[in-house]
Amino acid sequence: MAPVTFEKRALTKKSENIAEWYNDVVLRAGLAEYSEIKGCMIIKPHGYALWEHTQKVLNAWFKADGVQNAYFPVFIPMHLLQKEKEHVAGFSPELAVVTHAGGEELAEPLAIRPTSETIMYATFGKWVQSWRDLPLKINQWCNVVRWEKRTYPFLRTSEFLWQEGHTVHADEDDAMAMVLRALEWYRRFYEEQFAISPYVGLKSSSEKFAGAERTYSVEIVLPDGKALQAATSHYLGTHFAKAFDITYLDDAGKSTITHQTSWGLSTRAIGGLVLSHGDDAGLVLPPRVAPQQVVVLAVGGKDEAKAQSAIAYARTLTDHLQHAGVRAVLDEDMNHSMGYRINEWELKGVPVRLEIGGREAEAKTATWVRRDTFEKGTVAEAELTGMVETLLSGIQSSLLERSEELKRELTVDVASWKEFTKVLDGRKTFLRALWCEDPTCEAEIKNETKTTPRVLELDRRDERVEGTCVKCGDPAHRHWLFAQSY
RNA sequence: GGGGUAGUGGUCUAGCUUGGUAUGAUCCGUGGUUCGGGACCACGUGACCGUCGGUUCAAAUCCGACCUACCCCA
Repeated sequence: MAPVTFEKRALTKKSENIAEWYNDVVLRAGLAEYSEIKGCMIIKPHGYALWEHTQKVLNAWFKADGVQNAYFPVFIPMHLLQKEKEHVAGFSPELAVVTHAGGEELAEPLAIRPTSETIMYATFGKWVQSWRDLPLKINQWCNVVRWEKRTYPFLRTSEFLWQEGHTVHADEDDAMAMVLRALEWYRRFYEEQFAISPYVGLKSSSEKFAGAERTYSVEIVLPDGKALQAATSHYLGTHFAKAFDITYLDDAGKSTITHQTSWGLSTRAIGGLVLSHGDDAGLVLPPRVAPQQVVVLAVGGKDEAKAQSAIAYARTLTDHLQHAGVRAVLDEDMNHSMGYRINEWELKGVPVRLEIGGREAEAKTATWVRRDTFEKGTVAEAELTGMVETLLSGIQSSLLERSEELKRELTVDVASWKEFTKVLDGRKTFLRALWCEDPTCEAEIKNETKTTPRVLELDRRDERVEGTCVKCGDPAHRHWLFAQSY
């Protein structure tokens, strides 16, 4: 295989400066660009296609579980937002508020939703009357606004797109089952679709959602050793139900408080995808989510007749693949050089490239190149569809394997505070350690190491070891994962 | 939160110190030569120099404020 060099494209190397590399890739792969509004980005077709795919997959799972899509207003009257104390305290610092409309000052300012609990639950109270109305499961796909001081494309933007599921249940058990079901959808989504192996678990009390009883999250391990909170699922308990009077009459005619959940996944996921799989040549997309899975590149030549037959043959192969259900796209642009075209497709992360020139047209073969490994080969036309399917599933699984490997490499079990800080010397990584779960201790850990508890892994929730906290030495019973957060 | 860097055709950029309407490249268009890892020639289109204000006969350039983005550190 000829060595692949990237000297001419002026893309920052991922290993040299991952932050600059990330910005370069987002812009040059055509995922998004900046707008005139602080912290708000324009999601371009290539990036939006990834979001549409996310919607398609999640919607199918939601609906199969009886979750219905609906839509609530973008404006939230301040008095509603203020009904749940912890909730308003948590979101106030980053609220955008409309004070004027129609040329007049509004009698009551309207917040632009940072999340929709309050506006939805004001209505849910009316929808839920009887035990027969439960569970109520509503989801909405929308934009929300949180005025962030520091923003990055996709990872943290002032406005972002997400889905927010909101459910109402008769009791805690039913609500908790929902919380865990949503969490499992997210875990599965990252693993099966984005080829990212995440950690899944419970957040510490100081990291939980404002107004929630408990928050669970999906955390992904990024190549630089930092953590990205990639989806969340909250058990809200009865906090909001009390504030918004969401009660029902049970089968004995007794008025009973409801238990609620909310859960969401946002366009931040796309940032995680870019960071997880991209390389020095640009984006690398897992085949399942790639808007284009195969690009068929018609190669021109000195001989006009040969070039024409190459183009015709490339069209035929593209049709074949499309009929076989492969998302294939034809590139017959002869105005740019071979190298230019290849680099553009590599930047966009298309998993498989077929190169079709006079040689292939004559021999009825195709030359294929894998985007993730740059491995190259030739296949006969009759075997093309099968070969492409093999390559696509091979790329999907090897990306996931690499992600699992990265997760293992970047997670270190530590037994003492000395070990904890030593592991973090000169690098960033996830650490698993016994922790007392005390907020004061948590703050000290953060001050000294910048790391925070990311999650208590799901299968360790019932852990009950008799040990001491890695930091303060108080009694501790469960191992938590710590890392520096994005 | 602290420190730094930068904003000039669609994109990247020279010019700024020492004020006189803007350099080059790329993209795009036309024609031609090319074509298996970012080709080339010719001609052409495209800029109220981030915004607002000040100084001046004259401001991309000097002064002030603001906006936006990026980097590094908390």
